[in-house]
Amino acid sequence: MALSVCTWNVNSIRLRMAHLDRLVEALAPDVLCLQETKVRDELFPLLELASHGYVHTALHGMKGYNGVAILSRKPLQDVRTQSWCGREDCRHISARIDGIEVHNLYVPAGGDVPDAALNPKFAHKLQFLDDLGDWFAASFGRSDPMVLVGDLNVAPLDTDVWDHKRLSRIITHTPTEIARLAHLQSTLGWVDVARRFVPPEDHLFTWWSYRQGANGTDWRTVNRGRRLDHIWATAPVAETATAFEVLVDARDWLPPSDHVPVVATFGV
DNA sequence: ATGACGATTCAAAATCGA
Repeated sequence: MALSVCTWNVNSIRLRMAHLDRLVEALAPDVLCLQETKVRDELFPLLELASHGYVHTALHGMKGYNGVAILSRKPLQDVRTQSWCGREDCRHISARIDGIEVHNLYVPAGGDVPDAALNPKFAHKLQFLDDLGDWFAASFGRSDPMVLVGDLNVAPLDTDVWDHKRLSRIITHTPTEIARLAHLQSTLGWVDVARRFVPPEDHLFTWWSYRQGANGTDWRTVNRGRRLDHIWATAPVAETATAFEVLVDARDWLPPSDHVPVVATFGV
Protein backbone atom coordinates (compact mmCIF):
# COMPACT_ATOMS: atom_id res chain seq x y z
CA MET A 1 0.00 0.00 0.00
CA ALA A 2 1.49 3.33 -1.05
CA LEU A 3 1.60 6.39 1.16
CA SER A 4 2.62 9.83 -0.10
CA VAL A 5 3.61 12.36 2.53
CA CYS A 6 4.01 16.07 1.81
CA THR A 7 5.55 18.69 4.10
CA TRP A 8 5.08 22.42 3.70
CA ASN A 9 5.80 25.44 5.84
CA VAL A 10 2.90 27.64 4.74
CA ASN A 11 3.73 30.75 6.79
CA SER A 12 0.08 31.28 7.78
CA ILE A 13 -2.50 28.75 6.56
CA ARG A 14 -5.25 31.35 6.30
CA LEU A 15 -3.28 33.20 3.62
CA ARG A 16 -2.57 30.05 1.60
CA MET A 17 -5.92 28.29 1.45
CA ALA A 18 -6.30 28.92 -2.27
CA HIS A 19 -2.88 27.33 -2.79
CA LEU A 20 -4.11 24.00 -1.49
CA ASP A 21 -6.16 23.50 -4.66
CA ARG A 22 -3.01 23.80 -6.71
CA LEU A 23 -1.04 21.63 -4.35
CA VAL A 24 -3.61 18.86 -4.51
CA GLU A 25 -3.78 19.17 -8.27
CA ALA A 26 0.00 18.93 -8.56
CA LEU A 27 0.81 16.28 -5.95
CA ALA A 28 -2.39 14.82 -4.49
CA PRO A 29 -0.57 13.66 -1.36
CA ASP A 30 -2.26 11.23 1.01
CA VAL A 31 -0.89 13.16 3.94
CA LEU A 32 -0.14 16.86 4.22
CA CYS A 33 2.02 18.04 7.11
CA LEU A 34 2.00 21.81 7.62
CA GLN A 35 4.14 24.13 9.72
CA GLU A 36 3.77 27.75 10.76
CA THR A 37 0.01 27.58 10.45
CA LYS A 38 -0.19 30.58 12.81
CA VAL A 39 -3.75 29.94 13.89
CA ARG A 40 -5.57 28.63 16.94
CA ASP A 41 -7.24 25.27 16.36
CA GLU A 42 -10.77 26.74 16.68
CA LEU A 43 -10.08 29.08 13.76
CA PHE A 44 -8.40 26.54 11.45
CA PRO A 45 -10.26 26.46 8.08
CA LEU A 46 -11.23 22.80 8.33
CA LEU A 47 -14.33 22.99 6.15
CA GLU A 48 -12.38 24.04 3.06
CA LEU A 49 -9.96 21.21 3.62
CA ALA A 50 -12.66 18.61 3.76
CA SER A 51 -13.59 19.51 0.19
CA HIS A 52 -10.15 18.27 -0.87
CA GLY A 53 -10.71 14.94 0.83
CA TYR A 54 -8.58 15.70 3.86
CA VAL A 55 -11.19 14.68 6.37
CA HIS A 56 -8.79 13.27 8.94
CA THR A 57 -7.06 16.12 10.71
CA ALA A 58 -4.83 16.68 13.70
CA LEU A 59 -4.17 20.26 14.76
CA HIS A 60 -1.75 21.83 17.20
CA GLY A 61 -1.84 25.57 16.79
CA MET A 62 -1.53 28.78 18.74
CA LYS A 63 -2.15 32.44 18.15
CA GLY A 64 0.28 34.25 15.88
CA TYR A 65 3.29 31.95 15.94
CA ASN A 66 4.33 28.41 15.06
CA GLY A 67 1.60 25.81 14.74
CA VAL A 68 1.59 22.40 13.04
CA ALA A 69 -1.11 20.26 11.46
CA ILE A 70 -1.54 16.86 9.82
CA LEU A 71 -4.23 16.63 7.14
CA SER A 72 -4.89 13.18 5.78
CA ARG A 73 -7.05 11.25 3.37
CA LYS A 74 -6.37 8.15 5.45
CA PRO A 75 -7.38 7.68 9.08
CA LEU A 76 -5.10 8.92 11.83
CA GLN A 77 -4.41 6.85 14.89
CA ASP A 78 -2.69 7.71 18.16
CA VAL A 79 -2.45 11.44 17.51
CA ARG A 80 0.04 12.96 19.92
CA THR A 81 1.81 16.24 20.50
CA GLN A 82 5.08 16.74 22.28
CA SER A 83 6.98 19.76 23.50
CA TRP A 84 10.58 20.24 24.53
CA CYS A 85 12.77 22.78 26.33
CA GLY A 86 10.01 23.41 28.84
CA ARG A 87 7.84 25.32 26.37
CA GLU A 88 4.36 24.83 25.03
CA ASP A 89 5.01 26.20 21.57
CA CYS A 90 3.21 23.94 19.07
CA ARG A 91 6.17 22.54 17.16
CA HIS A 92 5.26 18.86 16.94
CA ILE A 93 2.35 16.59 16.14
CA SER A 94 2.36 12.94 15.20
CA ALA A 95 -0.05 10.23 14.11
CA ARG A 96 0.07 6.65 12.89
CA ILE A 97 -1.12 6.24 9.29
CA ASP A 98 -1.17 2.87 7.54
CA GLY A 99 0.95 1.57 10.39
CA ILE A 100 3.62 4.26 9.93
CA GLU A 101 4.39 6.78 12.67
CA VAL A 102 4.43 10.18 10.97
CA HIS A 103 6.07 13.01 12.94
CA ASN A 104 5.63 16.60 11.84
CA LEU A 105 8.16 19.09 13.24
CA TYR A 106 8.91 22.78 13.23
CA VAL A 107 12.39 23.37 14.65
CA PRO A 108 13.13 26.85 16.10
CA ALA A 109 14.75 29.22 13.63
CA GLY A 110 17.48 30.33 16.02
CA GLY A 111 17.71 34.10 15.55
CA ASP A 112 20.66 35.95 14.07
CA VAL A 113 23.80 35.43 16.13
CA PRO A 114 25.26 31.92 15.90
CA ASP A 115 26.55 31.87 19.46
CA ALA A 116 24.51 30.11 22.13
CA ALA A 117 26.14 32.15 24.89
CA LEU A 118 25.01 35.43 23.34
CA ASN A 119 21.78 34.43 21.65
CA PRO A 120 19.07 32.60 23.65
CA LYS A 121 17.21 31.72 20.44
CA PHE A 122 20.21 29.84 19.11
CA ALA A 123 20.63 28.10 22.47
CA HIS A 124 16.98 27.07 22.28
CA LYS A 125 17.42 25.68 18.78
CA LEU A 126 20.42 23.57 19.79
CA GLN A 127 18.69 22.34 22.93
CA PHE A 128 15.58 21.51 20.94
CA LEU A 129 17.57 19.35 18.50
CA ASP A 130 19.30 17.56 21.38
CA ASP A 131 16.09 16.97 23.32
CA LEU A 132 14.38 15.75 20.18
CA GLY A 133 17.09 13.16 19.64
CA ASP A 134 16.95 12.01 23.24
CA TRP A 135 13.19 11.69 23.06
CA PHE A 136 13.21 9.67 19.84
CA ALA A 137 15.95 7.40 21.18
CA ALA A 138 14.00 6.80 24.39
CA SER A 139 10.60 6.34 22.73
CA PHE A 140 11.26 4.32 19.57
CA GLY A 141 13.58 1.83 17.94
CA ARG A 142 15.46 1.85 14.67
CA SER A 143 13.28 -0.89 13.21
CA ASP A 144 10.03 0.98 13.91
CA PRO A 145 8.31 2.14 10.72
CA MET A 146 8.53 5.93 10.98
CA VAL A 147 8.61 9.07 8.87
CA LEU A 148 9.86 12.43 10.16
CA VAL A 149 9.03 15.52 8.12
CA GLY A 150 9.05 19.24 8.59
CA ASP A 151 10.89 22.50 8.66
CA LEU A 152 14.07 21.49 10.47
CA ASN A 153 15.61 24.91 9.84
CA VAL A 154 19.00 23.36 9.12
CA ALA A 155 20.60 22.89 5.69
CA PRO A 156 23.13 20.13 6.43
CA LEU A 157 25.03 19.51 3.18
CA ASP A 158 27.31 21.94 1.36
CA THR A 159 24.95 21.64 -1.60
CA ASP A 160 21.91 22.45 0.56
CA VAL A 161 22.79 26.15 0.36
CA TRP A 162 23.65 28.43 -2.53
CA ASP A 163 27.08 29.33 -1.11
CA HIS A 164 28.56 26.95 1.44
CA LYS A 165 31.46 29.14 2.53
CA ARG A 166 29.38 32.26 2.89
CA LEU A 167 26.50 30.56 4.68
CA SER A 168 28.73 28.73 7.17
CA ARG A 169 28.49 31.74 9.46
CA ILE A 170 24.76 32.11 8.93
CA ILE A 171 22.23 30.33 11.11
CA THR A 172 20.72 27.28 9.35
CA HIS A 173 24.14 26.27 7.97
CA THR A 174 26.63 26.68 10.84
CA PRO A 175 28.82 23.69 11.74
CA THR A 176 27.30 23.69 15.22
CA GLU A 177 23.74 23.13 14.02
CA ILE A 178 24.81 20.68 11.38
CA ALA A 179 26.55 18.58 14.05
CA ARG A 180 23.44 18.63 16.26
CA LEU A 181 21.23 17.66 13.33
CA ALA A 182 23.64 14.82 12.45
CA HIS A 183 23.36 13.56 16.01
CA LEU A 184 19.57 13.70 15.86
CA GLN A 185 19.67 11.84 12.57
CA SER A 186 21.86 9.12 14.07
CA THR A 187 19.49 8.40 16.97
CA LEU A 188 17.20 6.15 14.96
CA GLY A 189 19.33 5.84 11.85
CA TRP A 190 17.09 8.28 10.00
CA VAL A 191 17.56 8.22 6.23
CA ASP A 192 17.53 11.56 4.39
CA VAL A 193 15.06 10.49 1.71
CA ALA A 194 15.66 13.53 -0.51
CA ARG A 195 19.28 12.58 -1.00
CA ARG A 196 18.33 9.07 -2.03
CA PHE A 197 16.76 10.68 -5.10
CA VAL A 198 18.84 13.80 -5.66
CA PRO A 199 22.63 13.18 -5.62
CA PRO A 200 24.44 14.93 -2.74
CA GLU A 201 26.63 16.80 -5.21
CA ASP A 202 23.61 18.54 -6.73
CA HIS A 203 22.10 21.69 -5.27
CA LEU A 204 18.68 21.14 -3.73
CA PHE A 205 16.66 23.95 -2.13
CA THR A 206 13.21 24.22 -0.51
CA TRP A 207 13.32 27.81 0.72
CA TRP A 208 14.07 31.16 -0.90
CA SER A 209 14.11 34.34 1.17
CA TYR A 210 11.44 36.98 0.68
CA ARG A 211 14.28 39.49 0.59
CA GLN A 212 15.74 38.29 -2.66
CA GLY A 213 14.14 38.79 -6.00
CA ALA A 214 12.77 42.18 -5.09
CA ASN A 215 13.10 45.12 -7.46
CA GLY A 216 12.23 43.03 -10.46
CA THR A 217 14.96 40.44 -9.94
CA ASP A 218 13.56 36.94 -10.10
CA TRP A 219 14.20 34.67 -7.10
CA ARG A 220 14.54 31.78 -9.54
CA THR A 221 17.32 33.51 -11.46
CA VAL A 222 19.18 34.61 -8.35
CA ASN A 223 18.49 31.18 -6.78
CA ARG A 224 19.91 31.92 -3.36
CA GLY A 225 18.09 29.03 -1.74
CA ARG A 226 18.53 26.64 1.15
CA ARG A 227 17.20 23.14 1.89
CA LEU A 228 15.44 23.55 5.22
CA ASP A 229 12.46 21.23 4.73
CA HIS A 230 13.15 17.55 5.07
CA ILE A 231 11.68 14.09 4.79
CA TRP A 232 13.40 11.40 6.82
CA ALA A 233 12.42 7.79 7.31
CA THR A 234 13.68 4.89 9.37
CA ALA A 235 15.41 2.18 7.35
CA PRO A 236 12.45 -0.17 6.86
CA VAL A 237 10.36 2.65 5.44
CA ALA A 238 13.14 4.43 3.55
CA GLU A 239 13.90 1.36 1.50
CA THR A 240 10.34 1.41 0.17
CA ALA A 241 10.58 5.00 -1.12
CA THR A 242 9.52 5.20 -4.75
CA ALA A 243 9.28 8.92 -5.49
CA PHE A 244 10.44 12.31 -4.27
CA GLU A 245 9.75 15.83 -5.46
CA VAL A 246 10.25 19.47 -4.48
CA LEU A 247 7.41 21.58 -5.87
CA VAL A 248 9.59 24.56 -6.76
CA ASP A 249 6.82 26.23 -8.78
CA ALA A 250 4.86 26.89 -5.59
CA ARG A 251 7.32 29.67 -4.72
CA ASP A 252 5.43 31.72 -7.36
CA TRP A 253 1.92 31.13 -6.01
CA LEU A 254 0.68 34.52 -4.87
CA PRO A 255 0.97 35.47 -2.16
CA PRO A 256 3.82 33.00 -1.69
CA SER A 257 5.21 31.22 1.32
CA ASP A 258 9.01 31.41 1.39
CA HIS A 259 9.03 27.59 1.65
CA VAL A 260 7.80 25.16 -1.02
CA PRO A 261 6.13 21.74 -0.59
CA VAL A 262 8.26 18.61 -0.50
CA VAL A 263 6.75 15.16 -1.06
CA ALA A 264 7.85 11.54 -0.93
CA THR A 265 6.02 8.29 -1.64
CA PHE A 266 6.57 5.11 0.34
CA GLY A 267 5.31 1.57 -0.02
CA VAL A 268 5.33 -1.08 -2.66
C1' DA B 1 29.00 45.71 4.56
C1' DT B 2 24.17 46.67 4.17
C1' DG B 3 19.69 46.13 2.94
C1' DA B 4 16.51 43.84 0.20
C1' DC B 5 10.28 41.21 2.57
C1' DG B 6 6.45 39.43 4.80
C1' DA B 7 3.09 37.97 8.72
C1' DT B 8 1.16 38.96 13.10
C1' DT B 9 -0.59 41.70 16.72
C1' DC B 10 -5.20 45.00 22.00
C1' DA B 11 -3.62 48.48 15.43
C1' DA B 12 1.52 51.12 15.22
C1' DA B 13 5.62 49.95 15.68
C1' DA B 14 7.58 45.88 17.36
C1' DT B 15 8.64 41.13 17.01
C1' DC B 16 9.64 37.10 14.52
C1' DG B 17 11.25 34.53 10.67
C1' DA B 18 16.10 32.28 8.67
